[in-house]
Amino acid sequence: MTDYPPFAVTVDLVVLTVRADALHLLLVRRGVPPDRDRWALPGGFVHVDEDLPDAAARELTEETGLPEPVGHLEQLGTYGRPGRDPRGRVVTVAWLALLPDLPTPVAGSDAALAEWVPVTRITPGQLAFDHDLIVADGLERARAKLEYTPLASAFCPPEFTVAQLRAVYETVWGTRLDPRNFHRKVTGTPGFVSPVGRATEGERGRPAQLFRRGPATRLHPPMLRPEP
Amino acid sequence: MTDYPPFAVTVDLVVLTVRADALHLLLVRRGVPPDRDRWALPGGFVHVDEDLPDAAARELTEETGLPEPVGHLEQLGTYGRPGRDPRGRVVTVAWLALLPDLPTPVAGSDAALAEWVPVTRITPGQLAFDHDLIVADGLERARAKLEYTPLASAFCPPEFTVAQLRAVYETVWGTRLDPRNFHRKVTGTPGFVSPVGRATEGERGRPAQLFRRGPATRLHPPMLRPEP
DNA sequence: AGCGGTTATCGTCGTAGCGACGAAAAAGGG
DNA sequence: CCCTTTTTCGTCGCTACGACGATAACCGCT
Repeated sequence: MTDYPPFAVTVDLVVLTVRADALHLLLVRRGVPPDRDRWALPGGFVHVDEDLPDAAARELTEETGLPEPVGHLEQLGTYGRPGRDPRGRVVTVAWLALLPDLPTPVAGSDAALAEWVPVTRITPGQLAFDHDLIVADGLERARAKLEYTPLASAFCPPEFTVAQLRAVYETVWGTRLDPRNFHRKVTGTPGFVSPVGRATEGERGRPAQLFRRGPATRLHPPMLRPEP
Repeated sequence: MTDYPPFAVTVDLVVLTVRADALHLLLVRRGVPPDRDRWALPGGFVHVDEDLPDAAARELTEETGLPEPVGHLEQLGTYGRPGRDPRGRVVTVAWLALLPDLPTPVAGSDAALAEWVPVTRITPGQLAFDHDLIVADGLERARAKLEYTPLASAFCPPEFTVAQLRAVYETVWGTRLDPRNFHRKVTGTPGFVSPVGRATEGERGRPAQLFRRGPATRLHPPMLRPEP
């Protein structure tokens, strides 16, 4: 490579989960300058011989302490405005991760405290760098993807009920959905969910059938958000 | 920035247009190694003080010779597999551009010949680097976006008829659509198109009303591809 | 002027899917 | 045994869509 300008390349993660009926975002408190002691997205530099998805998966496991193949991880977008990082020309590839509610204590092994923060408590200008913008894009992507993909199940444990899946939609979209119509839609869309054959026990009310995520990759027809 | 591995960052463009009832992709023949004399996506290195969208727009105007604000340009994804470029560690931010059929002679000012190639004539392994993969992702993105956005009009001149818009869908999707149902759908979806008030003259058959792209940014409900 | 070809536009009919809602089923707690 | 809670199954009306018929408005030709 001749004399082209050198860049640093990082990955940053928008990690979302649903817990206690609220959408939560994983944030770390920066331990080093710049933006020391401010909240930021978990992330880090891409290694020399590392592919981008590998770097994202590595950071995800480092920050969450998970054995990985849970939830969903996809590329969100790349942000490289000059000046977005005072250290120099840093281009970051942002990733969107959707995880089930983890009983695992999310202890940042990365010398920084990792914490779940309700997205409603994030105010503009609160995050380091341009992470506000990245989070906004990630939230919009997540909300849109629930419409035409079965990805809501990425927020659920391996086996879940229709009501749990509905709670995911209601939480991410911030709306209420009719339980009866939702049930009809989910069980009627081919490949959305697959019945396990067992039901819940010991919960309140009538026991609910358990499902796993189905083989479908897209929802036909899509699950549309209520308009007003 | 301390001792983190340096990367080169490029932008590559998947530029699509519809001409002669076929979907065409803009390709350049590489004039320098590596992959000399093979077809590749137009693109180039990001400048030191340049934002990524600016770099993409600059390359687009350089390769097409257009005064720009035509069509549509959006980020597609970022590709950085180690070894994808023999010159070193190059991460490329790919962009998807949808343009109307240009009367402008697309003469690559960039010391390389730029040419419109029908996408049906692109065979796997024909393109340089990992551009096959990028093109495949771009095509899939374009096809999907026609479903739930009014972006098909980006392939059309400022004023167009319903039949021209239908031709875009048929070409990009490779399907046939019923002219009557398509007309009802387009004119019935609020904000999809706005009537100009004039009609075509001198064409064959009954004159058609002219439209501009409407204010809508998403299609509700979406225009679904026929299944089988 | 009349005629046939061509394309655009308007309707009609049957059906699938959805929102709003009623009602039954299946548990637990008093 | 009754009440509450939650799941699950139906019903009704409306919208939107696929499949198609019919009409409107131009062209070129005779």
